[in-house]
Amino acid sequence: MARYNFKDIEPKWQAAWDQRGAFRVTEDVGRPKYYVLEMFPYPSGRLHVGHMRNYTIGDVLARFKRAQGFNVLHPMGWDAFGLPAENAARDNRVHPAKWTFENIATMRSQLKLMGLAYDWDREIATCAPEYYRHEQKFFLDFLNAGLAYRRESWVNWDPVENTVLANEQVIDGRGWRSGAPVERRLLNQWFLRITAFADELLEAIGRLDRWPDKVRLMQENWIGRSTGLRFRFTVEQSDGTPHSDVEVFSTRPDTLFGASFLALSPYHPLTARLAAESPSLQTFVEMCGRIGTSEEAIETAEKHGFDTGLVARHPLDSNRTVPVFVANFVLMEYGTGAIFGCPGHDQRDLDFARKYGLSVVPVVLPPDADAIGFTIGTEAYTGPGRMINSEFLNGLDVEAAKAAVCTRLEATGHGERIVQYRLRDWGVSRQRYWGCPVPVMYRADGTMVPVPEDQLPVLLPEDVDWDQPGNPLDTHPTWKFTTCPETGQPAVRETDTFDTFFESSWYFARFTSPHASARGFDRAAADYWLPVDQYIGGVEHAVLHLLYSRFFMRALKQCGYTDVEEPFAGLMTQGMVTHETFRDANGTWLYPEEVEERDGRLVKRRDERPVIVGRLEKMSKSKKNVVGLEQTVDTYGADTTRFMLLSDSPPDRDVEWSNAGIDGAWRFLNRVFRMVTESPIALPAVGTPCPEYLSEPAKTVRRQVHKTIVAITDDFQRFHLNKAVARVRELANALADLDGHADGAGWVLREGLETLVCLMAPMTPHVCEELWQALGHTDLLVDTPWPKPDVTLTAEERVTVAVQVNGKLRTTVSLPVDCDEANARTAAMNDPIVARTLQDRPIRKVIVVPNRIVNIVA
RNA sequence: GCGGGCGUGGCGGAAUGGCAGACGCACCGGACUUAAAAUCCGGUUCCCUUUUGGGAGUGCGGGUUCGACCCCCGCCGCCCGCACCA
Repeated sequence: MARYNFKDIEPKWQAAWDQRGAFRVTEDVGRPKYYVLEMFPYPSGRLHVGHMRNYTIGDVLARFKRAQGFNVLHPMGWDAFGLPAENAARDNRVHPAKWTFENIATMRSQLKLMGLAYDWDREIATCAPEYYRHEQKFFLDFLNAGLAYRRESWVNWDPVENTVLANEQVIDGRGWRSGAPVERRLLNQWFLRITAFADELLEAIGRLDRWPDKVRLMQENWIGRSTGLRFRFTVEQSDGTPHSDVEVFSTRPDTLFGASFLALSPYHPLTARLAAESPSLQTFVEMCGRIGTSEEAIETAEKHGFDTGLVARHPLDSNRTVPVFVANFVLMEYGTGAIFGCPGHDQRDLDFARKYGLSVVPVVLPPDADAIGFTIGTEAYTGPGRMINSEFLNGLDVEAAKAAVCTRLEATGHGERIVQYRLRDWGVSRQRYWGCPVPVMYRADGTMVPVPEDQLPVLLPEDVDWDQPGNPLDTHPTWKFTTCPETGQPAVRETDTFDTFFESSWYFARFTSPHASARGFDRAAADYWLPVDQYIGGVEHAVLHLLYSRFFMRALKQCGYTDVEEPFAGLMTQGMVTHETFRDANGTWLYPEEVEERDGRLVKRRDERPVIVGRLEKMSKSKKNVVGLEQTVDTYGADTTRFMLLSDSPPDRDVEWSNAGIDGAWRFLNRVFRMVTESPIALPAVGTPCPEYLSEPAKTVRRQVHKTIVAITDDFQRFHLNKAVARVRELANALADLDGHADGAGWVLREGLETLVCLMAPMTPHVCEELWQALGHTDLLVDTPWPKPDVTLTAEERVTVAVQVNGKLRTTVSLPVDCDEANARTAAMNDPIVARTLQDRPIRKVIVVPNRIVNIVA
């Protein structure tokens, strides 16, 4: 049986598209635009089949929209700054640039193998000075606009990677890449003021209606808006001498009469002052620093407190005081770094109070509880209710009590209502070489001076000594020494580089005009193309990259670069490609090709020892469950690989890569190939008009052809790509079953095959192009418009209607479409099976849903 | 702990108030072949029945409805995100 020769076909059509410039685009106001973007890859080495799902999904959409007449921008580039290049430099003495560009060359050729419809003229690499120089200008603009600032702050220090991590890069107290326990260090850091947009970023989430709910929710939680009262306690020494004021923040000011302690963060300024005179407090603070980063402590969340001996006077009752503690669970980074504890109505405060023997006074009575016997046991009550034990608040509900306390304390000048966010400003400083230099310098007296715009870009030095530990920019013999443009005196450059999320926060804008040299992007081009209509990538970027990009566009807007605020109108988060994992008896991971089946059991090819099959996991180099791209394309071709990645699972769920699956895809493409090239039914010439008479079987198939156009168009629009695959197969089955003797069969088969090829083209473009030619066409399929369904054909004349008796299916009847209820009812009642089932029971009711169902209730 | 998602044949999944299991994988049987591969045809949720047919069935328990995989209430299980955020 002949097999189609993808090895000739695929390069041939790739060259034809290339020569045609099929995917090169420019702005064209005469056509609707559509911007499809897949999250660009970090050039880490080689791609495997698991990486290709993302690009295949995007390619289907790009080709589909293009066929529909949209002016489609579909670019590709490289997120090229990052730590692995620097690690490679240290390990292998290869310059990060060389390593990166070699990887890019490899991965570009891999992508080209797949026939992806990219406009390669727009390719960018973020490590190129033509790219990162614009970030330095953005940064200076941000600085002017007050959106960038420098401050000394506690940072998460990764001791293995010798760098600072963003809060987002710390997972369970460990570095997201190294897995090493994170330490606290105080450093001067650059920040971008993302919190200035907190409310706007939060509010606009509601309008991102083509984003998954899950991602929107994650961003909402990340921003974490809460409203409450910030107010002041006066702290005194135990003898009543005033000591200082402490501000706290609370979302539950209604529970203020239930307060039984004040707690300060170990990093609160007052704690520092007290610790200076108290070695035991000093020891306590140091202990908090240690357990704060250990995984165990975070999981068990044991609460520790240190009684300072000070007391705080109650702001609503000057006769009352509560003790002041330093407690490990109070975060300096949120609110004011100090809280009042109300154990009755906050679980964490309750745990603390029980441990240190503090009073627990309930102040909110649950609606169904009895005021006399109500006490708090081991669980705090956080629900609604009426106030008790709270003087002037007694009897109010929780919301009214909140308002009353806020009003009272605002009136006395003790506090104010504020909005508080969980979101922190974005720390962008990294003590790394392979990133964009921060374009500022410092004079001898420490004054910061921005690098003048006419001195941009600040380029990375190329000669770097990788034998020295720490930041190569800092240890470079000459690079950082310069002169102040204002005074002419010696100055030193900032040796930090930007977090690499900086690059990915605007690359989608750069793609709209990648050769713009004056500014990062051409405003007219960006205004034409943005926002990205459909963005596709992994859910792991749900918060970081996507939130930073949303912020970045707003910051650029504020600096006059664009009017676009939301970079991504539509977002699809695709699932992973998984594969079985294999290990030998020692627990060492094995590659799939190291495993073979012997007598129904899996054994290691080399020594025939048994193999342990693990669970399905995301394809990754570390677990060795990867399938190479080249070997798959070499065996099956790009189209089969693409078809496999689209089959079976919906794009937002995981898909399992299996040999059986790819064989199935391969068989199907061969079958379609033979249906065209070895058709047993003679096909009329291209363009032959439809014969006047079509037999019923031919009409039926033709109807399915047009219905399939409607269905697949809808499937593509809604990302139901697995369903589109199923429908393509159904159509192929129907065409294969067409009776060649039926009148009009040849004509209908031609129409059906042409339609099938057009509908499959976004998924398997090379073989479809070949078949389009085999069908007698001389133009390129890639230039052929999306098929138009003839809706007069899709209407059925008769329809099969289900007949239920008491809601249970008994039979079906064939009825004319839209037949009236009385006739439907009669037809159903006259059916012998219905009559037998009913016997002589009286009929109580008949429900008729036209063209669907008749339900007889007896 | 909080938030979200998911649960359907041996497997991936389809059907989102109206014929459960489309389409595929796997498996079984048949044709072709010296044989195998490939290909083509047929079968395949479970139980009862020779058949016609009948019964059960979408994690479990209730409810709404003429009718529920689908909506509501309560459980169970798995997965993901956040996690001392006052």
